[in-house]
Amino acid sequence: MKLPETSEWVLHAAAVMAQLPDDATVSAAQLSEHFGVPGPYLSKQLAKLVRAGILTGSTGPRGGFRLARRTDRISILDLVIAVDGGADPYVCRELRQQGRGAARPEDCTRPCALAAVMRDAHEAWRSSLAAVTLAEIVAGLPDTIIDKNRRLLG
Amino acid sequence: MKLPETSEWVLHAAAVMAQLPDDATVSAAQLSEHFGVPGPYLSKQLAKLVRAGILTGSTGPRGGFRLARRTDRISILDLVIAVDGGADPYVCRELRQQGRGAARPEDCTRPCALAAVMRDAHEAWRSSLAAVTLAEIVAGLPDTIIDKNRRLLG
DNA sequence: TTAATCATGGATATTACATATCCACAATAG
DNA sequence: CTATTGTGGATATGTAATATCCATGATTAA
Repeated sequence: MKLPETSEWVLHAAAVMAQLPDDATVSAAQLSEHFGVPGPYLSKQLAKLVRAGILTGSTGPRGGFRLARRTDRISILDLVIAVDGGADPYVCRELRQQGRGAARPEDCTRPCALAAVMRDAHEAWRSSLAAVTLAEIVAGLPDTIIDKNRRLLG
Repeated sequence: MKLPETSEWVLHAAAVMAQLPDDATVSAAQLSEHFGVPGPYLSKQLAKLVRAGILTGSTGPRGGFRLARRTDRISILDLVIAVDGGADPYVCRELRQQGRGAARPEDCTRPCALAAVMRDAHEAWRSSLAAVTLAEIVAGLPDTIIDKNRRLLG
């Protein structure tokens, strides 16, 4: 079980955008240079955030990306789901009803107990990520970092 | 982010073994038939559980697998880690110190805040799975299922 | 002792997905 | 108009999951 490496990219990209003035935009090329990651591939990931309604993208000179809403309304879970999808890592294929030992349907009135445990764990994971916003991340950064990012990208 | 499909196999296989008498063993072939999954591949997964100390495997006729310890000492997390490994799905590659916008080492005295959030979420997931044992899973099953499994495999 | 059963490990093929690049196109600011 | 920038599609490449097969060794039953 692993998240794509691009998860880290979009988390940091969103954190950087959260440090910029409201009207400022940042291009994919700028972010690519800023983090030292491949530009075209980063663009693909940022496009996912746009489709998810987290970023807005504008074309043309002086265009680029910016956050679509306030930093305290964007959770880490929002970002992770946008880049990786919201699927549960465990998929119950009703193994209890397969093969020679298949349980009869009348014995399966309750949902699979194992799937329920896995689902609860995933929900705990989601809740943990949903509880943290970009605003809180930025608030915890040293001022020296924020100053530097504004100087480079603002 | 997804768990291998074999996660479901080993969870159900362990749940079935938890329903058998202490001295009974089950062969990979039996379990393969019982669940309708490919035998050789299932064997590979069960071997992981043996290496993790969750099962013991014995060769020869009347051999097979059985649980290595009491069902209330085997958590769902134990099984998931055995089959999938215990790695954190999010890997922090210190992106903040990469590329043109790299933060200076003296500004990185604290661990990356984003990585910390992801780590906490994974820990919440692990705790949730560690809190449930095979004994609790079996206790919640209908008697009709347990009877059937004993009749087929005991 | 022999034969059948069974786990173990290694080698190998197939498939799916993440990673990565490139190009054509549309939109926009100057 | 022209340069810039995002969007979408097509296309590689590499790695991991899925899946099978066989050789080997261990064990039990006859």
